[in-house]
Amino acid sequence: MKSDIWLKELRKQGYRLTEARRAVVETVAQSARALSPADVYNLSKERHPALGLVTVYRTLEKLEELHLVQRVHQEEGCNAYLPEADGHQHLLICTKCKKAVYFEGDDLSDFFGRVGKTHNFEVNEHWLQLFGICKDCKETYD
Amino acid sequence: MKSDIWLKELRKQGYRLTEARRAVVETVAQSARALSPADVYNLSKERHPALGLVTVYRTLEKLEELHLVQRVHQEEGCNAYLPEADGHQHLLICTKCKKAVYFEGDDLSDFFGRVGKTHNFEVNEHWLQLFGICKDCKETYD
DNA sequence: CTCCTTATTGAAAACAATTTTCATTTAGTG
DNA sequence: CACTAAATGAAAATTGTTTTCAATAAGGAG
Repeated sequence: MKSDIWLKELRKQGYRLTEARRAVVETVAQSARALSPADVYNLSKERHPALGLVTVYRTLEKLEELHLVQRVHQEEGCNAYLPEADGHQHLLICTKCKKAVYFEGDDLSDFFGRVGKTHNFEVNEHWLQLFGICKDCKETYD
Repeated sequence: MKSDIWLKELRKQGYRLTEARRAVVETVAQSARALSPADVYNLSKERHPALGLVTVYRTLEKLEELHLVQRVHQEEGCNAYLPEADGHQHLLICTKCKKAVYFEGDDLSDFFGRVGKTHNFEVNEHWLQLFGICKDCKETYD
Protein backbone atom coordinates (compact mmCIF):
# COMPACT_ATOMS: atom_id res chain seq x y z
CA MET A 1 0.00 0.00 0.00
CA LYS A 2 1.37 3.35 -1.02
CA SER A 3 0.48 5.14 2.20
CA ASP A 4 2.38 2.55 4.27
CA ILE A 5 5.47 3.12 2.18
CA TRP A 6 5.15 6.85 2.63
CA LEU A 7 4.66 6.53 6.39
CA LYS A 8 7.71 4.30 6.59
CA GLU A 9 9.71 6.84 4.63
CA LEU A 10 8.59 9.65 6.93
CA ARG A 11 9.59 7.56 9.90
CA LYS A 12 12.96 6.88 8.32
CA GLN A 13 13.51 10.63 8.14
CA GLY A 14 12.89 10.89 11.87
CA TYR A 15 9.40 12.29 11.66
CA ARG A 16 6.82 11.00 14.12
CA LEU A 17 3.72 9.23 12.95
CA THR A 18 0.70 11.01 14.33
CA GLU A 19 -2.94 10.40 13.65
CA ALA A 20 -3.22 13.71 11.80
CA ARG A 21 -0.27 12.87 9.59
CA ARG A 22 -1.62 9.42 8.86
CA ALA A 23 -4.95 10.85 7.78
CA VAL A 24 -3.32 13.27 5.36
CA VAL A 25 -0.90 10.71 3.98
CA GLU A 26 -3.62 8.15 3.37
CA THR A 27 -5.83 10.67 1.64
CA VAL A 28 -3.15 11.92 -0.72
CA ALA A 29 -1.52 8.55 -1.40
CA GLN A 30 -4.70 7.00 -2.66
CA SER A 31 -5.91 9.90 -4.76
CA ALA A 32 -6.11 9.56 -8.53
CA ARG A 33 -6.25 13.31 -8.97
CA ALA A 34 -4.24 16.24 -7.69
CA LEU A 35 -5.64 17.66 -4.46
CA SER A 36 -5.41 21.21 -3.14
CA PRO A 37 -4.65 21.78 0.54
CA ALA A 38 -8.34 22.51 1.06
CA ASP A 39 -9.31 19.28 -0.74
CA VAL A 40 -6.91 17.31 1.42
CA TYR A 41 -8.25 19.01 4.52
CA ASN A 42 -11.86 18.19 3.76
CA LEU A 43 -11.19 14.60 2.74
CA SER A 44 -8.83 13.87 5.63
CA LYS A 45 -11.18 15.28 8.23
CA GLU A 46 -13.31 12.16 7.84
CA ARG A 47 -10.41 10.07 9.05
CA HIS A 48 -9.36 12.48 11.78
CA PRO A 49 -12.00 15.13 12.58
CA ALA A 50 -9.70 17.17 14.83
CA LEU A 51 -7.36 17.82 11.90
CA GLY A 52 -6.21 21.39 11.34
CA LEU A 53 -5.52 22.93 7.96
CA VAL A 54 -2.05 23.93 9.12
CA THR A 55 -1.08 20.31 9.51
CA VAL A 56 -2.16 19.66 5.95
CA TYR A 57 0.20 22.34 4.71
CA ARG A 58 3.03 21.05 6.85
CA THR A 59 2.55 17.44 5.82
CA LEU A 60 2.32 18.26 2.12
CA GLU A 61 5.52 20.22 2.47
CA LYS A 62 7.31 17.19 3.90
CA LEU A 63 5.90 14.83 1.27
CA GLU A 64 7.10 17.17 -1.42
CA GLU A 65 10.59 17.36 0.09
CA LEU A 66 10.78 13.58 0.05
CA HIS A 67 9.59 13.53 -3.57
CA LEU A 68 6.57 11.44 -2.67
CA VAL A 69 4.20 14.01 -4.12
CA GLN A 70 4.59 16.70 -6.72
CA ARG A 71 2.84 20.00 -7.19
CA VAL A 72 0.62 20.07 -10.26
CA HIS A 73 -0.12 23.17 -12.30
CA GLN A 74 -3.54 23.46 -13.87
CA GLU A 75 -5.78 26.11 -15.33
CA GLU A 76 -7.71 26.28 -12.07
CA GLY A 77 -4.64 26.69 -9.94
CA CYS A 78 -1.13 25.61 -9.15
CA ASN A 79 -1.42 24.43 -5.58
CA ALA A 80 -2.57 20.82 -6.02
CA TYR A 81 -0.52 17.76 -5.10
CA LEU A 82 -0.34 14.35 -6.70
CA PRO A 83 1.59 11.16 -5.82
CA GLU A 84 4.80 11.22 -7.82
CA ALA A 85 5.62 8.59 -10.44
CA ASP A 86 8.75 6.45 -10.50
CA GLY A 87 11.36 7.81 -12.82
CA HIS A 88 10.90 10.71 -15.13
CA GLN A 89 7.34 10.85 -16.31
CA HIS A 90 4.82 13.35 -17.56
CA LEU A 91 1.19 13.99 -16.85
CA LEU A 92 -1.95 13.48 -18.82
CA ILE A 93 -4.90 15.06 -17.02
CA CYS A 94 -8.62 14.81 -17.65
CA THR A 95 -10.06 18.30 -17.62
CA LYS A 96 -13.43 16.94 -16.61
CA CYS A 97 -12.79 14.61 -13.64
CA LYS A 98 -9.19 15.74 -13.06
CA LYS A 99 -7.92 12.17 -13.06
CA ALA A 100 -4.18 12.15 -13.73
CA VAL A 101 -2.14 9.51 -15.54
CA TYR A 102 1.62 9.35 -16.09
CA PHE A 103 3.31 8.62 -19.39
CA GLU A 104 6.89 8.17 -20.59
CA GLY A 105 8.45 10.95 -22.61
CA ASP A 106 11.94 9.65 -23.29
CA ASP A 107 11.45 10.06 -27.03
CA LEU A 108 11.51 13.79 -26.59
CA SER A 109 14.97 14.50 -25.25
CA ASP A 110 16.46 14.66 -28.74
CA PHE A 111 13.91 17.20 -29.81
CA PHE A 112 14.49 19.30 -26.72
CA GLY A 113 18.23 19.21 -27.30
CA ARG A 114 17.72 20.44 -30.86
CA VAL A 115 15.54 23.30 -29.71
CA GLY A 116 18.19 24.31 -27.20
CA LYS A 117 20.91 24.21 -29.80
CA THR A 118 18.86 26.37 -32.18
CA HIS A 119 18.35 29.07 -29.58
CA ASN A 120 21.73 28.82 -27.88
CA PHE A 121 20.35 27.54 -24.63
CA GLU A 122 21.71 24.81 -22.44
CA VAL A 123 18.41 23.06 -21.76
CA ASN A 124 18.38 21.23 -18.45
CA GLU A 125 14.75 20.87 -17.51
CA HIS A 126 11.42 20.50 -19.20
CA TRP A 127 7.89 20.62 -18.24
CA LEU A 128 5.21 18.82 -20.22
CA GLN A 129 1.57 18.13 -19.52
CA LEU A 130 -1.25 16.96 -21.74
CA PHE A 131 -4.89 17.73 -21.12
CA GLY A 132 -7.93 15.98 -22.49
CA ILE A 133 -11.03 13.98 -21.71
CA CYS A 134 -10.66 10.47 -20.35
CA LYS A 135 -12.70 7.59 -21.68
CA ASP A 136 -15.01 7.43 -18.67
CA CYS A 137 -15.91 11.08 -18.88
CA LYS A 138 -16.43 10.93 -22.62
CA GLU A 139 -18.85 8.06 -22.24
CA THR A 140 -20.73 9.71 -19.38
CA TYR A 141 -20.93 12.88 -21.37
CA ASP A 142 -22.44 11.30 -24.50
CA MET B 1 5.70 48.75 -32.33
CA LYS B 2 4.01 46.08 -30.33
CA SER B 3 2.53 48.43 -27.74
CA ASP B 4 0.83 50.50 -30.46
CA ILE B 5 -0.81 47.39 -31.84
CA TRP B 6 -2.00 46.42 -28.40
CA LEU B 7 -3.37 49.90 -27.70
CA LYS B 8 -5.19 49.84 -31.03
CA GLU B 9 -6.65 46.47 -30.15
CA LEU B 10 -7.82 47.70 -26.77
CA ARG B 11 -9.41 50.70 -28.44
CA LYS B 12 -11.10 48.40 -30.95
CA GLN B 13 -12.69 46.57 -28.04
CA GLY B 14 -14.15 49.83 -26.78
CA TYR B 15 -11.69 50.39 -23.97
CA ARG B 16 -10.43 53.90 -23.36
CA LEU B 17 -6.77 54.76 -23.64
CA THR B 18 -5.61 56.30 -20.42
CA GLU B 19 -2.17 57.28 -19.35
CA ALA B 20 -2.10 54.53 -16.75
CA ARG B 21 -3.10 51.92 -19.29
CA ARG B 22 -0.52 53.13 -21.76
CA ALA B 23 2.22 52.88 -19.16
CA VAL B 24 1.33 49.29 -18.34
CA VAL B 25 0.92 48.24 -21.96
CA GLU B 26 4.25 49.72 -22.98
CA THR B 27 6.06 48.05 -20.12
CA VAL B 28 4.67 44.61 -20.77
CA ALA B 29 4.80 44.77 -24.56
CA GLN B 30 8.51 45.45 -24.65
CA SER B 31 9.55 42.98 -22.01
CA ALA B 32 11.68 39.99 -22.93
CA ARG B 33 10.77 38.19 -19.73
CA ALA B 34 7.56 37.41 -17.92
CA LEU B 35 6.61 40.09 -15.40
CA SER B 36 4.63 39.74 -12.20
CA PRO B 37 1.99 42.36 -11.34
CA ALA B 38 4.45 43.85 -8.86
CA ASP B 39 7.20 43.95 -11.54
CA VAL B 40 4.85 45.67 -13.93
CA TYR B 41 3.83 48.12 -11.25
CA ASN B 42 7.38 49.10 -10.39
CA LEU B 43 8.51 49.39 -13.99
CA SER B 44 5.44 51.27 -15.16
CA LYS B 45 5.56 53.79 -12.35
CA GLU B 46 8.49 55.44 -14.09
CA ARG B 47 6.24 56.24 -17.01
CA HIS B 48 3.25 57.20 -14.90
CA PRO B 49 4.08 57.83 -11.24
CA ALA B 50 0.45 58.08 -10.14
CA LEU B 51 -0.18 54.51 -11.25
CA GLY B 52 -1.98 52.23 -8.82
CA LEU B 53 -1.36 48.52 -8.49
CA VAL B 54 -5.04 47.83 -9.05
CA THR B 55 -4.84 49.24 -12.54
CA VAL B 56 -1.99 46.87 -13.30
CA TYR B 57 -4.16 43.91 -12.36
CA ARG B 58 -7.08 45.20 -14.39
CA THR B 59 -5.00 45.91 -17.45
CA LEU B 60 -3.23 42.55 -17.36
CA GLU B 61 -6.64 40.91 -17.14
CA LYS B 62 -7.77 42.65 -20.31
CA LEU B 63 -4.57 41.88 -22.17
CA GLU B 64 -4.96 38.24 -21.27
CA GLU B 65 -8.58 38.19 -22.45
CA LEU B 66 -7.44 39.57 -25.79
CA HIS B 67 -4.67 36.96 -25.98
CA LEU B 68 -2.03 39.63 -26.18
CA VAL B 69 -0.26 38.27 -23.13
CA GLN B 70 -0.17 34.87 -21.52
CA ARG B 71 0.38 33.80 -17.96
CA VAL B 72 3.65 31.96 -17.47
CA HIS B 73 4.21 29.27 -14.86
CA GLN B 74 7.63 29.04 -13.29
CA GLU B 75 9.26 27.57 -10.22
CA GLU B 76 9.14 30.95 -8.51
CA GLY B 77 5.50 31.50 -9.22
CA CYS B 78 2.66 31.39 -11.69
CA ASN B 79 1.56 34.97 -11.83
CA ALA B 80 3.90 36.42 -14.44
CA TYR B 81 2.81 37.66 -17.86
CA LEU B 82 4.58 37.58 -21.19
CA PRO B 83 3.63 38.88 -24.67
CA GLU B 84 2.04 36.01 -26.54
CA ALA B 85 3.54 34.56 -29.72
CA ASP B 86 1.81 34.29 -33.08
CA GLY B 87 0.39 30.87 -33.66
CA HIS B 88 0.94 27.92 -31.45
CA GLN B 89 4.32 28.13 -29.83
CA HIS B 90 6.12 26.96 -26.73
CA LEU B 91 8.45 28.59 -24.29
CA LEU B 92 12.13 28.24 -23.58
CA ILE B 93 13.08 30.17 -20.47
CA CYS B 94 16.45 31.07 -19.01
CA THR B 95 16.39 30.24 -15.32
CA LYS B 96 19.07 32.82 -14.67
CA CYS B 97 17.91 36.02 -16.39
CA LYS B 98 14.34 34.81 -17.05
CA LYS B 99 14.53 35.75 -20.71
CA ALA B 100 11.87 33.86 -22.65
CA VAL B 101 12.02 32.64 -26.26
CA TYR B 102 9.34 30.91 -28.30
CA PHE B 103 9.85 27.80 -30.42
CA GLU B 104 7.74 25.71 -32.77
CA GLY B 105 6.52 22.35 -31.54
CA ASP B 106 4.54 21.06 -34.49
CA ASP B 107 6.62 17.89 -34.61
CA LEU B 108 5.07 16.79 -31.38
CA SER B 109 1.40 16.45 -32.21
CA ASP B 110 1.85 12.89 -33.48
CA PHE B 111 3.49 11.86 -30.28
CA PHE B 112 0.79 13.48 -28.18
CA GLY B 113 -1.88 11.74 -30.21
CA ARG B 114 -0.18 8.40 -29.59
CA VAL B 115 0.01 9.02 -25.86
CA GLY B 116 -3.68 9.85 -25.83
CA LYS B 117 -4.57 6.72 -27.76
CA THR B 118 -2.55 4.56 -25.38
CA HIS B 119 -4.35 5.90 -22.33
CA ASN B 120 -7.78 6.30 -23.88
CA PHE B 121 -7.78 10.05 -23.65
CA GLU B 122 -8.97 12.52 -26.20
CA VAL B 123 -6.04 14.92 -25.93
CA ASN B 124 -6.96 18.48 -26.81
CA GLU B 125 -4.39 20.68 -25.16
CA HIS B 126 -0.78 20.55 -24.11
CA TRP B 127 1.60 22.54 -22.04
CA LEU B 128 5.27 22.45 -22.79
CA GLN B 129 8.07 24.57 -21.47
CA LEU B 130 11.82 24.13 -21.51
CA PHE B 131 14.17 25.64 -18.99
CA GLY B 132 17.86 26.25 -19.27
CA ILE B 133 20.65 28.79 -19.33
CA CYS B 134 20.89 31.19 -22.24
CA LYS B 135 24.16 31.91 -23.98
CA ASP B 136 24.60 35.36 -22.43
CA CYS B 137 24.17 34.05 -18.91
CA LYS B 138 26.47 31.12 -19.50
CA GLU B 139 29.21 33.45 -20.72
CA THR B 140 28.76 35.88 -17.86
CA TYR B 141 28.84 33.02 -15.43
CA ASP B 142 32.16 31.55 -16.64
C1' DC C 1 4.56 -0.26 31.39
C1' DT C 2 5.69 4.60 32.86
C1' DC C 3 8.29 8.73 32.49
C1' DC C 4 10.33 12.31 30.02
C1' DT C 5 11.85 14.95 26.22
C1' DT C 6 10.79 17.16 22.28
C1' DA C 7 8.31 17.00 17.84
C1' DT C 8 3.78 17.92 16.53
C1' DT C 9 -0.58 19.80 16.94
C1' DG C 10 -4.56 23.25 16.23
C1' DA C 11 -6.23 28.01 17.20
C1' DA C 12 -5.39 32.39 16.45
C1' DA C 13 -2.65 36.05 14.73
C1' DA C 14 0.18 37.71 11.06
C1' DC C 15 1.20 38.11 6.46
C1' DA C 16 0.91 38.40 1.33
C1' DA C 17 -1.47 38.55 -2.83
C1' DT C 18 -5.53 39.73 -5.13
C1' DT C 19 -10.24 41.64 -5.52
C1' DT C 20 -13.96 44.73 -4.36
C1' DT C 21 -15.91 49.11 -3.12
C1' DC C 22 -16.49 53.78 -3.91
C1' DA C 23 -15.87 58.66 -4.53
C1' DT C 24 -13.16 61.25 -7.90
C1' DT C 25 -11.09 61.96 -12.35
C1' DT C 26 -10.89 61.91 -17.26
C1' DA C 27 -11.42 59.96 -22.22
C1' DG C 28 -13.79 60.61 -25.96
C1' DT C 29 -18.44 61.27 -28.09
C1' DG C 30 -21.74 64.59 -29.51
C1' DC D 1 -16.82 72.69 -24.78
C1' DA D 2 -19.99 69.87 -22.07
C1' DC D 3 -21.47 65.66 -20.64
C1' DT D 4 -21.61 60.75 -19.53
C1' DA D 5 -19.82 56.54 -18.60
C1' DA D 6 -15.47 54.22 -18.18
C1' DA D 7 -11.41 54.20 -15.59
C1' DT D 8 -8.71 55.49 -11.72
C1' DG D 9 -6.36 55.01 -7.04
C1' DA D 10 -6.98 54.59 -1.98
C1' DA D 11 -8.68 51.89 1.28
C1' DA D 12 -11.25 48.00 2.80
C1' DA D 13 -12.34 43.25 2.16
C1' DT D 14 -11.23 38.71 0.88
C1' DT D 15 -8.48 34.62 0.11
C1' DG D 16 -4.64 31.63 0.63
C1' DT D 17 -0.60 30.62 3.26
C1' DT D 18 2.73 31.05 7.11
C1' DT D 19 4.08 32.05 11.82
C1' DT D 20 3.48 32.02 16.76
C1' DC D 21 2.56 29.68 20.86
C1' DA D 22 0.67 27.00 24.58
C1' DA D 23 -1.07 22.33 24.92
C1' DT D 24 -0.67 17.53 23.48
C1' DA D 25 1.23 13.15 22.42
C1' DA D 26 4.95 10.09 20.00
C1' DG D 27 8.33 7.11 21.02
C1' DG D 28 13.02 6.27 23.25
C1' DA D 29 14.99 5.42 27.92
C1' DG D 30 14.63 3.27 31.98
